[in-house]
Amino acid sequence: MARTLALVDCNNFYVSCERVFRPDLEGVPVGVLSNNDGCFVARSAELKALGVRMGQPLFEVRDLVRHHHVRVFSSNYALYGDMSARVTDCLRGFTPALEIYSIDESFLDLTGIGGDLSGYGAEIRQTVKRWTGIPVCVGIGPTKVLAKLSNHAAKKALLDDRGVCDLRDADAREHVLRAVPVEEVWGIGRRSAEKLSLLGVRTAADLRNLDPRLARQALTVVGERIVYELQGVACLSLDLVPPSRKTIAVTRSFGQPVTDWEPMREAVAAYATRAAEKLRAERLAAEALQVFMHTSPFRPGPTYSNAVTVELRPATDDTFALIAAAAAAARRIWRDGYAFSKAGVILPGLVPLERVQPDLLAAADRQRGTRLMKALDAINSTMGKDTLVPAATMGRAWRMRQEQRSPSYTTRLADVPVVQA
DNA sequence: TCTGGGGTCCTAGGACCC
DNA sequence: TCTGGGGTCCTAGGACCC
Repeated sequence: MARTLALVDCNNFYVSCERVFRPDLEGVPVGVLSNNDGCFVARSAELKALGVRMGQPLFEVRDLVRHHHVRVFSSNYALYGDMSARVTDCLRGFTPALEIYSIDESFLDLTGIGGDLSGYGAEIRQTVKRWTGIPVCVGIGPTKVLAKLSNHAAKKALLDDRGVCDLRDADAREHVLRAVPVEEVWGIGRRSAEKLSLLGVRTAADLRNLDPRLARQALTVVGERIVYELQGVACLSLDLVPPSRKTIAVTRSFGQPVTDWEPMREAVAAYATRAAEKLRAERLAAEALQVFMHTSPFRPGPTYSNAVTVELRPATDDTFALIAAAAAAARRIWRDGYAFSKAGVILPGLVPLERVQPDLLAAADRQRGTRLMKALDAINSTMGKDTLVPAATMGRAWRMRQEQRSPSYTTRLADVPVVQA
């Protein structure tokens, strides 16, 4: 039996999250910034209309922001993560067969649901809006790539402006495929679009009509799969259970350039601390740790970039083991005389905690460490994030800028909105 | 002055082994 | 002059996504 998938995608998700608690932001230009208040990562329709691009640096449009009274927010991931979970809970009411694809998108398996799916899609939209305050669009199709394309059509109102699109219908599909430029197809980026252009492929319809062998030649097996998916032949399956992740990364640009070893050591220790928290939250252990640091690619002056990977033996989830390894690794690649703009800690080899080979000699030590980590996590979970932090991470010189952050309305008791009645 | 962060998958090429 | 063939594993780099 043919599959029927729906892609539910939140509109301007971070902006919509801010608006849920600030109705006065409706109808006015709103933007959310990346870490360090650097670039726009979410824009309301009004801000898009002003010509601000995705990823555009704030400093490039300062005048426009002031002139049009753009409401600008630092990113508030505690809020967005919590709102995301609420949307997902809501969607689970429509089908248990659901893949969470990203913080603002899920694929739903609607195979076997009879009747008018456009009506069903409209019901999904209304329910999510009523229960969470977040507006979404629904794209329906027989494969993931077509469901994505369908959602794109719903957002851009290519067929109508109801926020729901069903591409199972052949005429509707043909119309949309011809109207959409090939670089808007999921999986086709700038590089691939350039290569396809040489083959005369300009629209999604052109790509669907391309010989799959040619697609493989130009874009590897990834491109071949996209061609088949556009034809309605499923190559990408639905991941109902999230696969165990393969890497953990904590990387940040600094609020100001770092020229001394001490703040660099603090920053790397803080990133290692956060990476260890992520490890324990997912019951994983790291077999290796990589540290990198580099100077700014945008600023004049001497440049330097380096990275080093060290083995962790035995694999560990212990904050202090990770701090020690990260600091030692960073010391090896540190050079005086440079203005560093960014550093990071990456854990490239992850194993489930229960599969870690126990090191018999250090068993007692490990148990003590585990109890300490449990206590640390428990205190930070109940008393608030960063209530207890390792002394090695306490400095301030390197911390990122976040000058426009909204309150954590849903995840921090002191920030919960008060209703006057 | 000011330019994000965190992921995945695929391929080519080198090291190593029999 | 002339030096096999086939496998696995690992890593770096490219491309893409949100």
